[in-house]
Amino acid sequence: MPCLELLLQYLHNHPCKLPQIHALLITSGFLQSPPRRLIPMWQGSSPTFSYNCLIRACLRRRDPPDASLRIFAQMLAHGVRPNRHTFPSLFKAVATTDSSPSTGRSVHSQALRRGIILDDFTNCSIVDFYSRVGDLSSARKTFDEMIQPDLASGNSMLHALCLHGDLASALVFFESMVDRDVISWTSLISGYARNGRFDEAIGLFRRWIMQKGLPLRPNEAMLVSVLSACANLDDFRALFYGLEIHGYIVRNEAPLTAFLGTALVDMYSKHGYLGYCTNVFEATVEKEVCTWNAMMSALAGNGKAAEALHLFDQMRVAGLQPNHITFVALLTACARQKLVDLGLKWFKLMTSEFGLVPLMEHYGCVVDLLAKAGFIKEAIQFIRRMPLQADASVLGALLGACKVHENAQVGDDVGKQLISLQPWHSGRYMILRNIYAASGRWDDAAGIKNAMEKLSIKKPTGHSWVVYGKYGLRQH
DNA sequence: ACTTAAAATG
Repeated sequence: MPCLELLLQYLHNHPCKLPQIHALLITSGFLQSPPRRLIPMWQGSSPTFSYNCLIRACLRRRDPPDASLRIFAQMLAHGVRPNRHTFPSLFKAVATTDSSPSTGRSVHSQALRRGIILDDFTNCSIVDFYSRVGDLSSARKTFDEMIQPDLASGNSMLHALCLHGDLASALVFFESMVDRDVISWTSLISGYARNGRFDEAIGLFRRWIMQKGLPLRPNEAMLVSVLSACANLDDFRALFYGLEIHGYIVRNEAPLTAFLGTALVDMYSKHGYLGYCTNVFEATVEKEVCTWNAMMSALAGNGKAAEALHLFDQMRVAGLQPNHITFVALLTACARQKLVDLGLKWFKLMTSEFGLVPLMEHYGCVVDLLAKAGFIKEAIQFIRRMPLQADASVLGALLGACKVHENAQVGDDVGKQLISLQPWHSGRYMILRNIYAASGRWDDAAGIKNAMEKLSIKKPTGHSWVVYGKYGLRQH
């Protein structure tokens, strides 16, 4: 029998062995207080430490939260005292939206009762827990009650404000922090990027670079956050920033991880540089599902739908499990190619073979697939029969196809529904107006124009990228 | 020895 420390070290590296080691610890009478100590070598080892390791192993195995909680309950039932190392793991386990906030609250009251609430690590994870279950005010309260919050807790609070979309407060909080590190900056930058404020995200990154003093060391998370902002900002300057970051990675001979590779593929894809996508994809060492997804979307979105379908086959040959996003990319590719039967086949297989329940996006893809190929009636039938109430994205796909196929009758109906759903969306008015104009209904077209003026809805100024490619640059 | 904060694909 090895000494307990070696056994727990082994568990740390091979969390899949949790059931066996858990069983061994139980049968050896070690997981109770006082331990029966049937194994003399384990004399002097701490049951608390063992429980902490077991809980940690549940997390590493990505077991559901109640697995960790069951071990914690066993710990309490056997009179073993949790310590400051116990609670952060528990809060991490319950910090998912699919576990009920009340579970975490009771863990919180356990921590309070045991008086280890003065611990920074524990408080940090409590702030994080409340923010992830959407209870911003409890997160704030926990943070405010800390006597001297450390940097990590400050970062956790900053992240909470960003997650909640309250960027104004996040910025105020950030400026008021006494200490800031690369994680604080990354949190704020990704907060702006996630909330669609790409320009400001890049501006913050520039401000970070311009800082004097400490040598700057962007880490992977920082680069990925900035690349994501660069991908989504429709401006050639964003592409140049993205190129510079790529250059930085290459100069530092940093390996292209799945995170970096995915972010770069997406960035080049959104700016229309498909050739670079392929290069980055090939160079990415450990491709994960999302890397393949990004590359499939890049192909589907840049006129290479057939290649996207081929990549899907290769992905399965490589032994990866497609996820929801894979099927969005796949169905988009089928729609572009007007491969109606193939798309419908995959839509069915998505559930029957891959066990994925379609989301609104997938229904939107199928409506697009049918309507784009001219099957407007079938698309309407499909919308009637789908189990979810069609949202604006689904109806938008139908309206777009009505314009292409000059179906004024359906377009009239769908367009009006969409305008009542999204009265601020200028594009919806424009398409309906074009549909009216194309079918000679000038009075109705003028009516739309008047309605827009009355509601002061502005049409965005048009611009064309047709002649020289998106930025007037030579496409690679 | 066990504990905290940031990141990608729709």
